[in-house]
Amino acid sequence: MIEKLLLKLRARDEVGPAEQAALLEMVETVKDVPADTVLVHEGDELSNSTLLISGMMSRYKDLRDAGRQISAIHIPGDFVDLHSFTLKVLDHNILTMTDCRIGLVPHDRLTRITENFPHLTRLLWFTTTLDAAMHREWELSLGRRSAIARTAHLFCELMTRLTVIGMADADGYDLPVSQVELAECLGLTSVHVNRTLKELRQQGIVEFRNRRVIVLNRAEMERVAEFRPNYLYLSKRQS
Amino acid sequence: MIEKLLLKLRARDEVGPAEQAALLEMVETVKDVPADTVLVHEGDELSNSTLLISGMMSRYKDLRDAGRQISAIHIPGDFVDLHSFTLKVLDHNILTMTDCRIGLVPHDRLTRITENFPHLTRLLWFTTTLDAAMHREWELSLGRRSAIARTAHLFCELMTRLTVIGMADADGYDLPVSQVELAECLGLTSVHVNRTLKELRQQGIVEFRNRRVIVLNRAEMERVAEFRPNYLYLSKRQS
DNA sequence: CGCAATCTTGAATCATTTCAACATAAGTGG
DNA sequence: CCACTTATGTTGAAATGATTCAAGATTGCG
Repeated sequence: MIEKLLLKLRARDEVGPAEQAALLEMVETVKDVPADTVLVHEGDELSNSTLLISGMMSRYKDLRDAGRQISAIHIPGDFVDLHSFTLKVLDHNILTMTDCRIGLVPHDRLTRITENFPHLTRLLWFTTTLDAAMHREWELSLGRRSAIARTAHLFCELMTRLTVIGMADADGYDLPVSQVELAECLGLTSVHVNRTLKELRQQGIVEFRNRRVIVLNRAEMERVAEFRPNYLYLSKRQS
Repeated sequence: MIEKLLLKLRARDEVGPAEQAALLEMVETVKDVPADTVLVHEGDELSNSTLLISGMMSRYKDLRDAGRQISAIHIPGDFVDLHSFTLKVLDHNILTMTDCRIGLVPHDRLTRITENFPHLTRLLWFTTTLDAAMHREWELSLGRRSAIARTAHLFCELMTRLTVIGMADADGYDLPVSQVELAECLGLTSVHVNRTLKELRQQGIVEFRNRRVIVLNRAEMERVAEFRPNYLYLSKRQS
């Protein structure tokens, strides 16, 4: 149930047996949530954080006229709103993009962890700062990358993250989202995403078909995206 | 020396006397750094975090061709790279925008805090999740807001943050940055920032002159920006 | 099978960039 | 304190990347 979380954490640091047990025990309830459900609304008072066990979720903010911006995509093993432990109320919404299985972690159990497991606390803290690092890379994409580089970059990022949890293979991965949702991640219109995908396909770089990303030329994809995975912190640190 | 940090923290939560002492003691060294110094380079191994005592800093990422994206602006009281405590290496650069006074906080002292001050740990953790919330709002700006709304939004955010630490008054605040730097925050060219500032001035909304933001019509500025300060978490929470 | 959602394409429009020139302010050494 | 130099700001005109609008094609779903 927390295997993907462990894969993610162990790619970055050691997780001892007592810590592993603590992680397992922090999950109070497991729930299944259908696709397209807004799990958390901006402004809700929260007393649980959500561990994504299977499925995909997005976090987004709305603007009155100008539509919606997705600020993060979550994959299994992600602690989708661990930051609600410190924030108590979220500034964004959380949406299931597919049917999902989630683990609910009461905030008071996280408080116990901060009282009894300093190293595990730092590791959990790390995962929230990793989220921030991804936000920064998205800021760079949104602010400076062209449509084609931005799109390729998103595909690179997901390729890397999904590989860590064993959900990508050399030729690609499933990405169960529509072009509209892609556009909401990329700060583009869905029409332009469509044209950009066509361009990437015609250049033999990547293909997005049947909700699957098929990598045709990974080196070229990473070159176009100017992808440098350092911001994903995939080497082991010592904390 | 840590008054601005305390103002910032106490706007959000209680800070007890023992915690205040611990905060003060964590600063090992105070240093003065001239303007336009790259304090931290992307990829440096770090063993200190930086508390900004006076002056302004930015955090940015470079792209080979497409220039630079600033991902955050920091003001006194900000723990500029507290996230380097958990990340060890940064994915971005840190630059002084003015002469700055900083406090260096060794990571091992922060480790002691996680071992001995769980509540203070959560409070420091909170400040990093607050940074992430600002990143998300910038993602929204970069992805969806028009040039004029985006510019107005940045001015609103800084007005609010500077007010917390007593560095803004009703008519405005000092913002010692060039239009080029503004452009690097906003994902625009400096030429377009110039035109956008002209528009804001002519509409009687805000003026940016002599490195000072002069708010002419705050309600209108916030309306244009679609500014909702919830993401700055200015009410007291209980952690 | 039929309806709704999603994808695809073209043409016109629009916001922003680019390039280039000039104006103003700020900073430095004589 | 002035002259010179460099950084910063300002404006116009042309080019471009992305959006909008609209229509048709394809796919998925009940």
